[in-house]
Amino acid sequence: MLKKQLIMEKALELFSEQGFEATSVQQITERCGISKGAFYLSFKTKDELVISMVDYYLQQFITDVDQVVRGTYNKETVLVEFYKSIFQAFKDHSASARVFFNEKVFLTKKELFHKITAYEAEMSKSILYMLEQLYQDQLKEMKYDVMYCIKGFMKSYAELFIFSDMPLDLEQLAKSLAEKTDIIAHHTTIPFITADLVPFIAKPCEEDVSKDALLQLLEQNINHTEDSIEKESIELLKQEIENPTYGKAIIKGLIENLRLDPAYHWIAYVTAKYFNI
Amino acid sequence: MLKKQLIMEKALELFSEQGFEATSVQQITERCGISKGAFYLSFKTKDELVISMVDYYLQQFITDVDQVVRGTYNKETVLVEFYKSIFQAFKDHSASARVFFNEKVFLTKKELFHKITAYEAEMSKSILYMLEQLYQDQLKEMKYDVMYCIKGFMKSYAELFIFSDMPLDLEQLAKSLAEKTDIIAHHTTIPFITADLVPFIAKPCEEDVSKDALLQLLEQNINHTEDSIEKESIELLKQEIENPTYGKAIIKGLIENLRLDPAYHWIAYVTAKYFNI
DNA sequence: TTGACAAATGACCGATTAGTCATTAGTATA
DNA sequence: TATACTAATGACTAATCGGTCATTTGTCAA
Repeated sequence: MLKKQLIMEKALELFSEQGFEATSVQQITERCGISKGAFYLSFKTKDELVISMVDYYLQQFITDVDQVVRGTYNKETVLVEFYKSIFQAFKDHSASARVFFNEKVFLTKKELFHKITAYEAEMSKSILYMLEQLYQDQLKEMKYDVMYCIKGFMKSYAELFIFSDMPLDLEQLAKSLAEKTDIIAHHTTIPFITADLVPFIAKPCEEDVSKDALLQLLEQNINHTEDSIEKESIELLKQEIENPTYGKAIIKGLIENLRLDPAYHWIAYVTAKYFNI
Repeated sequence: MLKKQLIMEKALELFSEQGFEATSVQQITERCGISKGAFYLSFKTKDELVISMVDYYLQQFITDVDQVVRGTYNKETVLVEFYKSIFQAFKDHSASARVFFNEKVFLTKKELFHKITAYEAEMSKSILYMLEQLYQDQLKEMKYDVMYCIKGFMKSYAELFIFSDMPLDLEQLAKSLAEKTDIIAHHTTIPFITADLVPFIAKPCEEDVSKDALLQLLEQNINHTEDSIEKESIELLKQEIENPTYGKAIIKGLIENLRLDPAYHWIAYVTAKYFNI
């Protein structure tokens, strides 16, 4: 488990320096200080490595954002907090941002394309949720346009973090973009992305979390878990899925146990979706 | 010269399908119906091909936008026309957009990184020029932020053209984004990209067109040119640079001769810059 | 110390790569 | 037709790739 992480981190460095195709397995193992054979004990192929990396690096990004969006109840500050968390992440993980937001070689590999598209869709959902909470019925059909503007702001300003390391005032940036978002939300009159267009652009079909997929995810993580509270929480949640017993409060509590540790953010996120919490 | 174009076009197809590193010279020559040796008669290396492609495809994009920006005197419509030309280009050349705006492997090759950065800077200049004409002193230090928003809109909505081929109402999109831009320009109060930040983000130093570089560019093109009017225009402009004789009107006329043919857009653009026209 | 097992190694394999070059085909001039 | 020249070919090379596997190393309990 630790070996996998080591490989993923060193691989990320190399990918962000040279690109995916231009980086050989040999180079990765050299930087890790391990043999080529050892690499293939952790990952079956080079492609499997990159798929794991997408999960490893994007899951945290998605869940962090979602947590801010759903955890900030103050309408005055939620937009600012949203942008702050986004750009803080870009700042802290500029290498992975360089790799996954720019190197779209990945888009030519179908499995990865769907994976990345799915994560992007999750991000879109979080943003839409935020907009719905913030503006409720004021926006109506305009909310998809506002979402696209927000994504555009992210992409445009993220460059500042990805391609240079100058010190930037995150607070000021977040305030500036929050204001711009609010202005657009209030004054826009000409929509482009209308409701009838939405089904076409939200490519990955809106799928709910399937019971089997979730059970499998939990099962996997029980084996890798040693911490007692987390392990117990996962086991209880697993039982709850197979045989519903407890009320919402207990379930939410168990999920919150997991949310405390970044390593379990993704499980918490997916499980909460399953239980509609 | 025609062979070069053939190779660049087929290579673009393959790059947009598979990515740059994943495409072999062999595959390119097979799709062209030529031998491997013939490829190396046109380009010294695979890298030289991609450098030529960046010039070939981005020059036209940049000059098209600049022409719209500087050629539309109606303040009411310039923003709409700007967006229309941008997205029309994305629509017509979605393959090259996929390659050059997404596959940033190129960013790991230093020469290409500087080239692409330089073209992006040209685009920024055109946008800033448009904003200065439109809002003059109203914007002041806010203009850089508005430029970043425009670029964000472009990046965000371009996806619709790059990753799908559904029919989209360009007119409606342009109107929608023009309104958003105008709203931001009028209501924003919190800037982020302040004047003192600008020197740091505009990485490539603001360089004027150098006399020698321009002479070399013209020289190169004389050899590849057969059309009489264009060839004569280029030769006269070359003489004019070395030995100024004519007035602005004649110079502008000669440049306009070149602008009529897309193949000479870039020369026209650069020469106009040199003569401050 | 021994034996059993897992972890780790790196020489090795077939496939593929970018790039070369002796050879051939095609064309224009004399 | 003979000559001279360029355009085009594709077999070839040396290097590198992802991936394998017989072997070695390390770590336990007995």
